[in-house]
Amino acid sequence: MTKRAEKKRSLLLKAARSVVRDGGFRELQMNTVAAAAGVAVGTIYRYFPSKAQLCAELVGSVSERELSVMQEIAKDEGPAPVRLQAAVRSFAARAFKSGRLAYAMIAEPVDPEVEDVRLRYRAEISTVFKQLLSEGRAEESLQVLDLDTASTCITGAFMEGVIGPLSPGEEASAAEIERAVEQIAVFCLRAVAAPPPIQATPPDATDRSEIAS
Amino acid sequence: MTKRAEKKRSLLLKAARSVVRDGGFRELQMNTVAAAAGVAVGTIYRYFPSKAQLCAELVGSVSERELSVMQEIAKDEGPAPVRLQAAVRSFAARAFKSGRLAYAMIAEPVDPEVEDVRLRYRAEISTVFKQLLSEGRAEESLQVLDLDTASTCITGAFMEGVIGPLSPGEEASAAEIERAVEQIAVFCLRAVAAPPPIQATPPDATDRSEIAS
Amino acid sequence: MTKRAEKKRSLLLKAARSVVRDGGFRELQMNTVAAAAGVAVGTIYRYFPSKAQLCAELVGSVSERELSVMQEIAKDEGPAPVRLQAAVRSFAARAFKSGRLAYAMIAEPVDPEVEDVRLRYRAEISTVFKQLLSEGRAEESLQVLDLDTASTCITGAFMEGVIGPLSPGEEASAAEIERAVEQIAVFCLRAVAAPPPIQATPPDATDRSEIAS
Amino acid sequence: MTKRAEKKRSLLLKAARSVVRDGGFRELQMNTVAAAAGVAVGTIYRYFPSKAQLCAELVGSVSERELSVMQEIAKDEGPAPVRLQAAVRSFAARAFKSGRLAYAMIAEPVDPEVEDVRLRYRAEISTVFKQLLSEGRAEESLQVLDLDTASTCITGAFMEGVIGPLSPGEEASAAEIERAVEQIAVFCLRAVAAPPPIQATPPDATDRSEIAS
DNA sequence: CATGAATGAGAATTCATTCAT
DNA sequence: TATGAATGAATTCTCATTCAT
Repeated sequence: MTKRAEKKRSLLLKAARSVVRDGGFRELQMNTVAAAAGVAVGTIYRYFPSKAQLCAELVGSVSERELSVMQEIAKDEGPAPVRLQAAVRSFAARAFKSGRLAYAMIAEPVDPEVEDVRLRYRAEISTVFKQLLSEGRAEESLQVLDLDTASTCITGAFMEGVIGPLSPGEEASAAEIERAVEQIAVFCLRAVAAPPPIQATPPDATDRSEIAS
Repeated sequence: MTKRAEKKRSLLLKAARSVVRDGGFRELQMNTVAAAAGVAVGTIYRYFPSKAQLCAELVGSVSERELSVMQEIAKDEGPAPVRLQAAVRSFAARAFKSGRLAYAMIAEPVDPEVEDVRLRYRAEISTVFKQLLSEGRAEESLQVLDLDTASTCITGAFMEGVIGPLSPGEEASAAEIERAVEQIAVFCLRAVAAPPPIQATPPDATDRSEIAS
Repeated sequence: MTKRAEKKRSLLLKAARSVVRDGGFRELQMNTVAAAAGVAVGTIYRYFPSKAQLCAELVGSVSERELSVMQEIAKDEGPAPVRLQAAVRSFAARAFKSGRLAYAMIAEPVDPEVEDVRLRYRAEISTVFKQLLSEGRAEESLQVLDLDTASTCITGAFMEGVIGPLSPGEEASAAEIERAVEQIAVFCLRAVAAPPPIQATPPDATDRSEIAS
Repeated sequence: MTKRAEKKRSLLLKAARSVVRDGGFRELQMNTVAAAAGVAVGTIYRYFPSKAQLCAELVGSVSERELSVMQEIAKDEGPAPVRLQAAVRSFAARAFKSGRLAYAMIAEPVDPEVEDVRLRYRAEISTVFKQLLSEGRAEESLQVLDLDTASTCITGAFMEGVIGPLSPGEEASAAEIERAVEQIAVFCLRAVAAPPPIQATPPDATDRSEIAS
C-alpha cells in the first residue's frame, strides 16, 4: 500500500518536474501533469489533495536533492574555501544543465503555499553556506561580516550567474558552461575569501551530477 | 489631452503598483486594479490595450526608476569601488523600503511578455555594473576575470540579498535594514575588489558584527 | 471513446443548430448552446476549441449534407436538365422546411472563419452545377455561354429564391412551399435550357398560375 | 436647424458607409464611425438614437439609391427585355464596383431592426422587376410563371454572380468585370425571355454610375 | 451643441476540482 | 482504485451608451 503509493507519488512528481522543465510553472496544469504521467487527472487527486500541494512537494523534492548534494560536499574534508567553491560549482553546474527547471524554482510563479516550501529550503541551503562560512572564519581562510547575508548573496550570485545569461530556452556549449561555472565559483569565493585569496581548486573534481532528470 | 491621458495612465499604474505591493502579481486583476483606481474596468482598456501590457509597463516603470538611479550613481565622480558600493546600497535600500513590490518585481510570476521586460532591465542593470567594473579595472582598484560574469553575479547577489530575507509581507526595523544593506554592499565589493581590498569599514570592527542571535 | 466523443460532438452541434434555427447566429452564444444541450459551458470546450470552430463546423455540417444530396442527384441517370431541376428542387424544398436555419446558413452574420466555410461550400455547390451544365452542353440539352457565371448565378438564384420570401420566422403552407420550389426550379432551368426549352410543365398551363393575391 | 441637421445626418451616414465598405458590418462600431466622420461618438447620438437605427438608415439609404436607379431604368422606353437587362447590368456593374459594400448589404450581419429595412427594400426592388416582367409578359417578349419568384431569383442570380467569384477583398480588372456583368445579364434575361430569346443589347449604354462612394 | 472619457453589462475562455462509472 | 467527462467560478476583454464639461 504505502509502498505502492509512494511509487505513484514519485512518478507523479517526476511527471510534474518534466512539465515544469519544459514549460515552466505556467504549463503545470493538472491535465498536463496527468498526461505526462500517463494517468488520469482524477488519479493525481488520489495522491495529492490539491494542485498547490503538488507544487509544494515538487519544489520540495527538487530543492531537497540540491540541498543534500550540497550538504554532502560541505561535510567533506578540506579547507572551507575549497568546499565552498565546490558547492557553488556543483549547484551552478547542475542548474545550468537542468535548464528551465532551476529557473522555475527560483524565479517563477508561486502560490503562497509553494512559497513557504521555497523559503524553507532556501533557508536550509543558506544554512549549509553559513556553516561553511563559519568554519572558514574559524580557520581564518574566510572572512565574512554577516553569515546570513553572505550566504544569501552567494546563492543569488550563482543563481543569477546561471539564469542571467540564459534567456529561457537558450542552449550553451559544454565549454561555455564550464567556463561560466568556474567564473561564478571564483566570484563567490573572492567575495568571502580572506586575503590572500585561496587559489581556486580545479573544476570537475566535485561536480557530482546534474539536477535530477 | 495627452497630458491628461498621461496622468490617467500613471494613476492607473499607481493603482496597479499598490495592488501588487499588497498582494503580489497574483492579485493583479483588471477588476482589482480598477477598484484600486476607483474606475470601471473598461477604463483601464482605454489606456492599456491588455493586461499583459499593463503589467509590462508596471514592471518597466518601476525598473526604469531603479535603473536610472543606479546609472546616475555610476556616472558620479570618484573611485569605481565607491560608486559600486553606492549603487548597490541605493538599490538595496530602496528595495527594502518598497516591501513586497520589489519582491514582485524581482521574483514573482508573470507572463512571458512581462518576463521580457524584467529580463531586459536586469540586463541593463548588469551593464551598469559592467561599466563600473571596467573602469575599476582600468584604475586598478577592481579585479575581475570576466566582466560579464562578475556584473551578472553582482546583480544576482544584491537582488537575492534583498528578496532572500524578505518573506513576502515581513517587516524589518530600520536598523536591521540598514545593516543588511551595508552587508550586501560589502559583499559585492569584496568579490571584485583588488587586493589590498578597499575597505568601506574597517575589517576588524565588522568581523565581529554578526547578528547577536 | 472516439465514438462517444463523436456522439457528444454531434449532440452539441445539434443543440447549436436548434439555437440558430430559433434565433439565428445572433443567439448562438456558448451559454445558450450549453443550455440547449443541457451541459455546462466548459463542456463545449472539451469538444470544440472555440466558438468560431463550433460555428464553422455547424455551417459545415449543414452545408455538407446539402452538398452531398445535390451531388447524389447530379450523378443520377438521365438528361442534365432533369437532374438540374431535381437538384434545385431538392435544395429549395429542404431549405424551406428548415425554416430560419437555411436563412442563417445562407445569409447571416458570421465571423471570417465561418464565412470561409460558407463560401467554400457555396463554391462546391456551384461546381456541382457547373458539371451538370457541362454535361448538358455536351448533349445539347443546355446552352450556356460561361459555365462559371451560369453555375454561380443558378446557385444565387435558388438561394435567394429560398431566403428571399423567408422573412426570418415566417411560416408558409405546404402548398405554397411546393409551388415556390417548383417556380424556382423552372426559373433556373429556363435560364440555361437550349431552345426549344425543355418544359417541366406545359408553358401555357403555368403561364397563368400566378398567385391569386 | 433641420437643414443643418440633415447635412450632419448624411455626413454620418456617409462615414458609416465608408466604414462598411472597408470592413463590413463587423467594423461598424460607433467609435469607428465617429472617427471616420471626424466627430465624437456622442455626436452620433444626437442624430441617431441608437446604433441599430444608424444601421437601418444606412442600409436604407444605400438601397434607396439602387432602387431609384433601377426604377428609372425600368421606366425608360423600349421593350421590357432590354430594360430588364439594363437594370441587371446597372445593378451588377455598380455592385462590382462598390466592393464589399454591396456584399455587406445582402449577406452580412444584421440585427432584426436592420433586417426589416433590408426586407422592405428587397421587396421594392422585387416590385421593379415584377413590373418589368409583367410588362414583358403583356407584350409577349417575356415569359414567367410566378412574378415574385422570378424577380427574387433574378436578384439572387446577379447578386451571387457579383459576390460569388469575388472573395471579399479581391480585385478584378475592368474587362473581367464587364464580361461578368454581361454574362449575368444574359443569364437573367434568358431565364425569363420568351422564345426566341431577345438579342442582348450592347452593354455600357445603360450603366449609369457606380454605387455611391 | 459637441466632446470623448467613463461606464458596466455581456460574452468567450480557462482550469482546478469532483464524481459517476 | 482508476478514469476522464463534466462542472462552473473566475477572469479577460469589448463596445453601445451616457453625461459632465
